[in-house]
Amino acid sequence: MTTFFREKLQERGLKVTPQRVAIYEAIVKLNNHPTAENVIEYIKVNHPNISVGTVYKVLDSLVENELLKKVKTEKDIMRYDAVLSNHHHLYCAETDRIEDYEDEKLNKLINEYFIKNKIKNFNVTDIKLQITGKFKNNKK
Amino acid sequence: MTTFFREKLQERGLKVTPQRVAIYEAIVKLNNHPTAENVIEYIKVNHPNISVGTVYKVLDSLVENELLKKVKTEKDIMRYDAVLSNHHHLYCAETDRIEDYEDEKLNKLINEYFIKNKIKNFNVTDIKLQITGKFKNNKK
DNA sequence: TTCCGCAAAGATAATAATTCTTATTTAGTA
DNA sequence: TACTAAATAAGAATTATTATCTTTGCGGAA
Ligand SMILES: [Mn+2]
Ligand SMILES: [Mn+2]
Ligand SMILES: [Zn+2]
Ligand SMILES: [Zn+2]
Repeated sequence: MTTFFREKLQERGLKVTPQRVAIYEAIVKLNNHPTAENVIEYIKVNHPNISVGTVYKVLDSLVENELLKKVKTEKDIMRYDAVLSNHHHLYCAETDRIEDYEDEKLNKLINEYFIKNKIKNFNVTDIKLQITGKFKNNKK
Repeated sequence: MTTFFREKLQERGLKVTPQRVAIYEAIVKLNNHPTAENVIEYIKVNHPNISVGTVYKVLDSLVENELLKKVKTEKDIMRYDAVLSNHHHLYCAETDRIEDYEDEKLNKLINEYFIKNKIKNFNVTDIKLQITGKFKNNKK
């Protein structure tokens, strides 16, 4: 899992550093679209000296190099996602829980719709659904 | 236009104050999904003494009372929307411009899709498309 | 092997958006 | 008109994020 990431870093001409690896691993392991702070907390165990600024800087550059994605919420906190495939999000406003929603059939439906119904004056690069609601069995 | 808003405030048991009316008007007139700061700047002309905290508090309570909606972006700034009808957003990451995209046919398509394809363990209350891309003729 | 250049990390100050606190004012009501 | 809960103003505080500046450590040239 880490080798994939190391290779990706090298592809983009980014140095492979323990901090970068640790931050990426944290995002993957935490897997609930963590915040920068979640990452810091998680990492502190094995990297007690990591700097807050470094975490933000690494997150930014990983987003820029398309190894992570930003996830928007209603709140004033940015969250991050290691899942790069084209997927949507289920978002519960009450608990702030965000789950991935992958649905190839839906993607196809929407893409086909927009091929037939072009939006005038706008070049679409990405379409994402924000599905707001409430999880039923909060057994997690 | 202001009477609609006054009535809405009363319906919700909120006092009609000049600040609330002015803030609501600002959102409507600015109409490009303004930030709190945009609102403050706009309002300062006629309400030089309005307090920043008041603007944030009013915005919050109007959102809570469903007279405004929050609009998420990639940035660390919240934006607000007075258009309450179920619509989507065209978002240009370069210029931060956000335009409404209303499409009843699309809404129907998506609603029908989710009636046939229920998401398990999740009660949907709202589905919104974030359409990212670039505006063609930036004549605005 | 030493030295250099440089990207990255660490420490910490600064900033920007938002929230909180407290005293004062106001809108709605009796 | 007077009363009272609700709302506002002012400004401090907090939170998330960014910027600055210094230090570290690796890779390649001498
Ligand atoms: Mn901020
Ligand atoms: Mn903030
Ligand atoms: Zn995701
Ligand atoms: Zn809108």
